[in-house]
Amino acid sequence: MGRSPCCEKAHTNKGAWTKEEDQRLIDYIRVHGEGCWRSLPKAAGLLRCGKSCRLRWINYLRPDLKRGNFTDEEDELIIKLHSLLGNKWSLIAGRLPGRTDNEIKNYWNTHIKRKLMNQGIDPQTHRPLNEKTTTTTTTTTTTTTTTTTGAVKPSTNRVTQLNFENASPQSISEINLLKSNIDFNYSNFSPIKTESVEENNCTSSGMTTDEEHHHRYHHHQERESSHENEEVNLELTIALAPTRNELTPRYSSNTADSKLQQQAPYQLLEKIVTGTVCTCCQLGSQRSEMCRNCQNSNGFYRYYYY
DNA sequence: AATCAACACAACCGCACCAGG
DNA sequence: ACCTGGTGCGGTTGTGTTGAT
Repeated sequence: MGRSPCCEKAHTNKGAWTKEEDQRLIDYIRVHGEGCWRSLPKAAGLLRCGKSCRLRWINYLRPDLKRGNFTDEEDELIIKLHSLLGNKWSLIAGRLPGRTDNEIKNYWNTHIKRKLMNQGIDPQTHRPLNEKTTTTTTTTTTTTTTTTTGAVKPSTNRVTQLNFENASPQSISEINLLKSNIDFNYSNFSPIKTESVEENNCTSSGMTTDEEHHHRYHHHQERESSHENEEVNLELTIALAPTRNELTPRYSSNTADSKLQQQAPYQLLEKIVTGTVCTCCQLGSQRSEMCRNCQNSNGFYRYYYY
């Protein structure tokens, strides 16, 4: 038995949104908050599919959206994040406040891809276009595979393949920080329903912006608590998963980690991509100290970024 | 001025994931 | 364990705009 369609297609508008439709959607969300997209069109008096409403809001009408061209810093950040995450546009968008996944995806396809090609770089693998055979290391939270194909397809594989070389031990915790940082930002910038919306069956949350931020932070912490003694699986597989102890100080105190946390994202990434990590640490067998086997730079992999 | 191609971006579609029953 | 509904994500398509001829 197939699933029911998300909306009654025969009675829904398609194509470009009119100003009136936009205004209806804005007015409705202003009063009732986000969420319950399926029932929203009817409630708001819109002849639109719920998904369409959600997309319109997230990609175009949301008040916190940044308008205008991408800056050079944003360009760089997108390229770096893409080299780490592949086509995980929502994760990338999570690192660029005010930008949407759709916007970044379009920007990538129309600008950055061409720019990289012109520089002789394969936009999918971030390697030189004429490079033929390479060695890559693939890691997941459960399995580890080494391939010699060099064929990296981050958009279809649920694995991000990375090469590292000359990694310093402190980079490991920085990489972990990046992972958790991305997760944190992802939860922050994703359209999360507020509890009150859920509890009140899609009525207004009545929260101020500050309350909402606090709520989201709290929500995030609750999520972390629920993952106690678990590895955090972000599907990033950049390095070993952080432990609870490594995650906790991120939001408090003046620890080195929390200072790192406050750095501009591209600065953090700059440190990471030029940093180093040994293979066994990368695979999760060691923690913040370099293992003996790797103290001579044997078995290091280079992470390419140009 | 008209036509066409290339480009930019908004919107759609199908699938996957997750929570709840 | 399975089903269903709601939601989010990534790939693709459609359409308006701009530039070249």
